[in-house]
Amino acid sequence: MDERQKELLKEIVETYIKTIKPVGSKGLCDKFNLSSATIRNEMAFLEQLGYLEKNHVSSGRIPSEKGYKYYVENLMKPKELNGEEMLKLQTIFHNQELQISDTIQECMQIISEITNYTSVVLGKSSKENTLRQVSIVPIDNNQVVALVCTDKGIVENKTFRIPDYIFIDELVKTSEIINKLLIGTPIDEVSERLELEVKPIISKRIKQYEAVYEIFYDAFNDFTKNSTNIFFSGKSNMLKQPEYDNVEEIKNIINKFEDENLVKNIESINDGINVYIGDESKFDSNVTVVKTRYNLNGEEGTIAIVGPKRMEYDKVFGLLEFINKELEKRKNE
Amino acid sequence: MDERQKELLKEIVETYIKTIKPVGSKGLCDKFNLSSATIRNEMAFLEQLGYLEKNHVSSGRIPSEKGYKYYVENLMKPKELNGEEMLKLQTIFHNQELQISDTIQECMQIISEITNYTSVVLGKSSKENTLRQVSIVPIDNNQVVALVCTDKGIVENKTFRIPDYIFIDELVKTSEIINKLLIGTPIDEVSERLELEVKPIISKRIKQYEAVYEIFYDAFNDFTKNSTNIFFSGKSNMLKQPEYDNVEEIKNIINKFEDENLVKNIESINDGINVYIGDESKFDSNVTVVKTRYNLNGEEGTIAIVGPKRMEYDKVFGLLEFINKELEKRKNE
DNA sequence: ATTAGCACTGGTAACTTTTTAGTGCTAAAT
DNA sequence: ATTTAGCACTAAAAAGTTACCAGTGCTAAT
Repeated sequence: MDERQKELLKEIVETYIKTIKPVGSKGLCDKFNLSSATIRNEMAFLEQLGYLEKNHVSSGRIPSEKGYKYYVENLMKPKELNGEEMLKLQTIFHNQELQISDTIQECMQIISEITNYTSVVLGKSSKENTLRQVSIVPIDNNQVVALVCTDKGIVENKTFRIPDYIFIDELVKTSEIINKLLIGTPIDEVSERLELEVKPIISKRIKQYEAVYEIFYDAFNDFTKNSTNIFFSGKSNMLKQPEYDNVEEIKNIINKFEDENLVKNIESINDGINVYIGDESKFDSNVTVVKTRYNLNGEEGTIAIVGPKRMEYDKVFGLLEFINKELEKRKNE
Repeated sequence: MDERQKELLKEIVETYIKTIKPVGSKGLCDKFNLSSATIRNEMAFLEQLGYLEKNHVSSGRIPSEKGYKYYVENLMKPKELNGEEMLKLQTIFHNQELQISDTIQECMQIISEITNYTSVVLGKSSKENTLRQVSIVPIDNNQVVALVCTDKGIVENKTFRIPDYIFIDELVKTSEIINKLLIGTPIDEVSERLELEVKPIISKRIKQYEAVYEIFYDAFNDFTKNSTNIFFSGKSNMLKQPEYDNVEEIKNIINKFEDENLVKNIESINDGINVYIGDESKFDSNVTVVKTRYNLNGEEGTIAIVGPKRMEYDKVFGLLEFINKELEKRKNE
């Protein structure tokens, strides 16, 4: 591919992104000061290389997945946010008052507003969380709340009605034993070690140890179950995209959004910004997912932007780069 | 309306529910041993009364909202669940091990499975909740968890990073004061009384009382904000309904489902089963909402089934009646 | 290497025709 | 007094026409 061909590919991708109409040779004449015939020749060449596609013999060209990929990797230049957008994000990130989860949540909302795509956060993956503390808070004679906290600052509570034959101080005692033995254990290994290490000990000291054990077991189990938090913002932005103009597509994408496993699958541990275009996105062939990891005061997760394959990549990349930079700044504050 | 006309109306409503096609006179001849002409006459009469409608001059009849209503109130007979369905529900309701919220959640899932409609629960309305206890659980020097519990057994937690100049025992002391003064206060009045009654007291005893006050204020505020829990099950069942075969309708109903205020609006305090057909449902003219209150060990809420106006009312009513009965049973256990 | 010219193509939109499933009404039959 | 057969009529849906448009690829000339 020579320089002119690259320019042409870039132009085609970008006009297609804007117009959503197959790009014909005529429209490009002016821009390149060439006749439509020449452009047609070049287009045919780019098609041979697999960067462009045609819907049918006599239609204009649209970028193929390979074409989008080449564009993102080699031709696109991330676009800076405008001042207003920057300001909005900055005030959120540097507001130390906000709880972390709120910061992320508000950030998501802004992302979906300024991109007009859907944003998803996946946070609190339990795998990297270790136990910091478990507490028993009595409410009345029949109820206690079990609090589980992790080193990353996640807290979950679960209420239990306790039968008469269990005494609250037995629960408290057990929680102290757990705290002594298991602090620092990865949260998804806690149940196992609870059985192997804690159960033998409490069996000697506590009468109804089976029932007590069950309560803690349930509390931790609950924690692992709810471990990946999914939060969407701007779900319906997806439906506003003109590619979703027919019933089947809409139903399809909605079902995909509801499919937790599919959504969780977005999570990545790679650093930097990753793009998954079309089929790679696992959602559907019209969708692109762009994502990046975040780590905000120890709470880690993935931010993803889900939009049409025909996405404004420059804007999205500019946005995510900006967010990454702000997060980095905050780390050093 | 004589007996025959009622029978006819019933038949028309039920076949329309099954087929979704305007019902013509011919198809009913066999059932009634009458000629199509006679049936046409009767239909014209029912139309005059407002129970039936026509799409255009020469189409079959469809039930009007008034028609559906008359059907539900006078003609329909709730249909018993089959054994399998009953069993599924019973095992959930009588499993005392399950936490209340899990019971409801599983119940929802079964409802949407056996009806093929969407189910919604609205629970934990803060209005009827009063404060039972607030606790401060320290995590480390910079973080505490504030736990708020209500008399109905709802617990929420919120983590705070606390600045160096606040000491944890000041927070604990304040929580004790709150517990002394405000237990039994309706949860949405707590913030107010916090300012009027608690703030003056702590201002004398605690140095950084403003910051401490803020922390508790935020904790209660959070509680009220999250007070009505909305939980959907089988959202996409709605899209499977053949009335949602065009883009506009689909987008519309999806947006309605996302509109919290609209959904919260379902909540009712009436006893028994209520039906809101078509426009009454506030969702859209094709939708019916059938709902009932539940009270499970003190946790109250509303269960609603959202489906097309052309809903299998007999099945839905049978189902909700069964659930009500089971809930009543459980109360007396 | 570029371009003008031309035959060709598949999709779209608009219009027409045909078919279909129903209606209401009248007059005759029960 | 009901019920029914028969017929003219209707709106919508389906199928068929036609014309047009926005493109293409290829060839021959520049």
